Amino acid sequence: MRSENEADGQKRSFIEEARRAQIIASAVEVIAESGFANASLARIAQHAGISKGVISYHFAGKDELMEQVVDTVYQGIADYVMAKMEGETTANGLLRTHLLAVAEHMRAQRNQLKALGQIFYNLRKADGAPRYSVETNEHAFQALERIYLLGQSNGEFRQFDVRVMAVTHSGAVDNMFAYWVTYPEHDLDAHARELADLFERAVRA
Amino acid sequence: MRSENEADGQKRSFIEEARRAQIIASAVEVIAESGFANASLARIAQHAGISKGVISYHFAGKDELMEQVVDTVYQGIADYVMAKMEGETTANGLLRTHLLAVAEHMRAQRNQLKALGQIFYNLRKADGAPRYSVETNEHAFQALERIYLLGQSNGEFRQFDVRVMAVTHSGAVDNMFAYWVTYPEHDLDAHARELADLFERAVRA
Amino acid sequence: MRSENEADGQKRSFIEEARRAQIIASAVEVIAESGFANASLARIAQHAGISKGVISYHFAGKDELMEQVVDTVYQGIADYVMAKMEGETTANGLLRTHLLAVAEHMRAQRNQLKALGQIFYNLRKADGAPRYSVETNEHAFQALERIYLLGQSNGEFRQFDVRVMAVTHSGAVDNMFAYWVTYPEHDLDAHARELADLFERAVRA
Amino acid sequence: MRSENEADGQKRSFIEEARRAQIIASAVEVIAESGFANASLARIAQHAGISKGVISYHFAGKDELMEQVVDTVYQGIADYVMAKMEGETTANGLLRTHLLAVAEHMRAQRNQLKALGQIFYNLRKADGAPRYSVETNEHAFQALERIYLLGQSNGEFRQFDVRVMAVTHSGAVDNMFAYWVTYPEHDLDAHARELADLFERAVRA
DNA sequence: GATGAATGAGCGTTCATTCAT
DNA sequence: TATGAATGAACGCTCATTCAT
Repeated sequence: MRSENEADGQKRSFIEEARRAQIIASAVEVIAESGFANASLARIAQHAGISKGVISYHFAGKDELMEQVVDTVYQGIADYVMAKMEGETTANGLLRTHLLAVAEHMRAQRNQLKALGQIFYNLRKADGAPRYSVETNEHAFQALERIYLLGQSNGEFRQFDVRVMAVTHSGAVDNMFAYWVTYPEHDLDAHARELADLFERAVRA
Repeated sequence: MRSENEADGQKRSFIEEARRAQIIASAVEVIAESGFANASLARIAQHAGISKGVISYHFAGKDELMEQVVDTVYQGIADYVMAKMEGETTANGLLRTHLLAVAEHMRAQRNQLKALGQIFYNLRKADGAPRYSVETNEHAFQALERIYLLGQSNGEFRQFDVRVMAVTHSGAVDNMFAYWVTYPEHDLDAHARELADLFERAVRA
Repeated sequence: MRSENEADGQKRSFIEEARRAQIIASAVEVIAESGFANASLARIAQHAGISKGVISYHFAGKDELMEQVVDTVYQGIADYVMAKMEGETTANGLLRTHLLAVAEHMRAQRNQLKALGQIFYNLRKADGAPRYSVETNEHAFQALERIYLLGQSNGEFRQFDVRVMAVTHSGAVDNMFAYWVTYPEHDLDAHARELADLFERAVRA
Repeated sequence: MRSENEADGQKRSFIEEARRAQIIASAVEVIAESGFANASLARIAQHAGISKGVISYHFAGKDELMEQVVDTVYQGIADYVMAKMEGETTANGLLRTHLLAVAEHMRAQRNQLKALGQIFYNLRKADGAPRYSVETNEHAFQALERIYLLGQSNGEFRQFDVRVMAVTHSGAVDNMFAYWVTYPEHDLDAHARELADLFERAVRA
């Protein structure tokens, strides 16, 4: 996660941070609503009720803004889910709690996660290569792997490739979200419970 | 699937079809390489070694080209996987064959699948709404559901929500691909076999 | 008026003339319907049910086609009105007959006259200067002037500037047409009779 | 007539208005010089010594710019002619003053009137129908009709169709301008006086 | 004679970015 | 700090024209 300091080490003022947060929030809403390709700085500024130049003033460029959105959203998920998993001791409990907590967070932060996906799939570096990719998930993969390894080492789980399991687990979560976004009446919590059952059976000794 | 006829029922000439195929192939490569947002008609034309106007001549517009790419790639997957599944009778056999066949196809058509994902996530209708979404997968979901329902009815599989299973299965495949694209040395077949084991255990009675 | 020979003196074949006439007729209809700016060769060809290249084959370029349309339409008016004026001897009779005959022709050749106006106001030479202008009317002005001069010399008409009268007369006809095109239920013949009265009073001794 | 406020009620800044006026003036000159079809935004911008994007910045699109040109020119004519007609009481006086004032204005605003005609005859709506047509003149026709009706009611003029007279009067003015544009040495004031005589005789009781 | 394919210039428009105020 | 003005490049698209077949 980015520190709250600027590149030159200067701390940002309170008002500066507020403006940045406002712009990030506006970006989230515009991207979630209209998609990455239609989320021009002009629209983001208009949506925030500010002038276009303000964004350029507070962010080095559009790319930095997008990255800040990603960082902000990621941090929000991590904070929420980590707090929920506190106290769980069994691998199975951690697994189940993770899936349910993620679903809860999705319901509360639908726009944030839609925007996250848009940026994830669209943002490119100057050379055209994707700015984000599966590599970006490495951190998340490892966190999941630790749960699965715990289960394998304490006998809860059978032996399997923990990386494949982590990738699959992660993809299952992403698709649960995508499905719910398209069919909002879909029962997110039931879906999460089904996933917990699914992975519990897939991994148990 | 699109017929090989134009909207007005006129058959396209051989040379016309060849050009369209060439342009579609060029689009696949450019999108796979540089991403949807950087895949301008100018780049696609340049990559194909033709003038920009040729694309406009052969396709009604950029959107039609993109849709043709999607149709072409989808059809390629379906044809390949269907042929492989021919002759399988058990739900478990169908499941396992499906996962392995998809992985084989991925290895052979890497660019096609990268481009497919790019278009899927980025193409928008005039009103800004996504052109494709999870709904587009409905056909694929139902095909998977039929396998799972078969297993449930013949006693191979336990009872579970087949829609959630289909969505998860589909997501697992997508993420297998995404992971392999990022880490090309990743063992795709082993991943597919792990997935087969995973789902086999997750669903068995 | 253009001769029916090509620039190199070769006579055009019958079939060649038929094609040219067909293309000219199609151009008239497309221009009258959609306006000069939207009358691309593609549309004119499509409307005629022929390929775009045919037009380029039969005409040196779009400009020549447009000029042929103008010539054709002008000739049609002249032939019709001249025939009607045959036998009139008084200046006043010529005047009245001219106005009524033009109105009759307008009703019969609405599209031709609409197209004529469109080309007249829009066609430009390579240097951007108008291809047609008031100068093009010189021939028509002089024909009208001869009528007015006849009336002045035989005592029917008072003395006035015959050029101004001819220009005004011509403009009155143009506007009668434009008004009728916009309000098709407008009584064209009554309008022509009013004009005849108007000019009769304006010029009489 | 357009107010000086934007659609959302916000007043435009002084500098904004100055830029808009500059762009409108440049458009008038380019259209008058090169015709509507050759008056691309690129040319208008180049003529004004500004970048192409500036026009898009200050106007919603090319159509809005064209409409602003029309409004501006129309308003100029109306203001000038109205002021001249102030104080005239007889229908004949109003008639004569109108024709002479219009001629004066033409001489001073030649380019504006050329551009007006170009836009009038060429600008099209999205569906291809003309943006302006004789209907647009309805206001002017009615103003002329009021003069003629005044003359008929106070006994100055004979009975005639005031609509035909207004249309003819209007056309006479248009053609006077077109003639003078083509032959700049033509005596515009003499032409206007001839027209005044012409209509005076055409309508008098 | 006629066609469909291809070209390349120019179109209006959008956009991220820069900058004077 | 914040703004509105301006830039210039790139976009998708249309078009008159050329040409091999």
